[in-house]
Amino acid sequence: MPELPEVENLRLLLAPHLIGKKLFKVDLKRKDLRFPLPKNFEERLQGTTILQITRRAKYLLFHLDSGQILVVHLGMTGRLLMDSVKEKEETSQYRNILGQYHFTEGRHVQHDHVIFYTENGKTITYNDTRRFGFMVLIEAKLIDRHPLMKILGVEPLSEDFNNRYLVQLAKGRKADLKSFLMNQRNVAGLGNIYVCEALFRAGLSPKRISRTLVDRDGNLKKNARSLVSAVQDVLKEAVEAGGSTLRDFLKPDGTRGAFQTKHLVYDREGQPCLHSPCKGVVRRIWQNGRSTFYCAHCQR
DNA sequence: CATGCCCCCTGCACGC
DNA sequence: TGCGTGCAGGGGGCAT
Repeated sequence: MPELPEVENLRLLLAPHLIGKKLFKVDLKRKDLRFPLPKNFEERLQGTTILQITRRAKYLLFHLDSGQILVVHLGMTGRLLMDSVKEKEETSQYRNILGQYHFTEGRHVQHDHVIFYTENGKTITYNDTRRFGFMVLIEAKLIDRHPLMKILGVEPLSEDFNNRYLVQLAKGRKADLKSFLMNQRNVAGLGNIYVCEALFRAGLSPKRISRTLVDRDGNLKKNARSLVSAVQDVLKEAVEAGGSTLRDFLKPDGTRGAFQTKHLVYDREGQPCLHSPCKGVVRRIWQNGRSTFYCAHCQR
């Protein structure tokens, strides 16, 4: 579910409700997600106030007045669902999933793992079917030195992600472009969908070897110069579209219309290439155990 | 160091 | 209908 645009959207949607609010109760439905939750998790969170919410790669960072940061990763199926305590204590026929309405039957909801109660009568529920997500608590001062954080490459939407950086990283590398861009140590926040989309927009084959982006003089080859902007454009558009990759994204009235995906290649195997003059068909291949969608005709 | 493969977990679509 | 298989937005850990 969540790549950078979805996580960024979540941040934008949560912030107005949570900043300055105190967590007065944390309810753990299980002690482990992908990893065991931090020791004394509830005690360390209860009574703290959320100062701000930021994002790094696909991580959400809740900065607390205790000097700690609650770091949340949603994995594949993680969600943060918001509703009010009142609704929850009534029969909760629906839950406001940050603009989506998710219909539930009764109070018990499968795969709710952690419930945060805030002082303004809201609950934030961490729900994660596959439990590939996780949470850690890190001292704010040590955040950059944390093993999960220190390995991350540049933020793709920052000025640090530019052609010079790309050259530095790509030269000498034999990984294909799909793997190269999926690797969070290189660029942090891209996932399977947006890598496919960005490579399509840039006209670059996902099978192309990364070092071939760089010429003998150490300059980016002409046909590789659109990669940075392709990545940035697709991410920006997706952020503005409200995080377009949610398969189960529902509008408040329960319909799917407004946030329909605008993927040009992802999940379009066998369908026509959407570059107007191209007569190609979108192909699906596997790289590192993950599906890749691309047009072999216009991506070189 | 970089790369590639396996694994964690649940639900769903598909084919027989 | 029921069952087996493969696949799904991610990334840590390990062998090479």
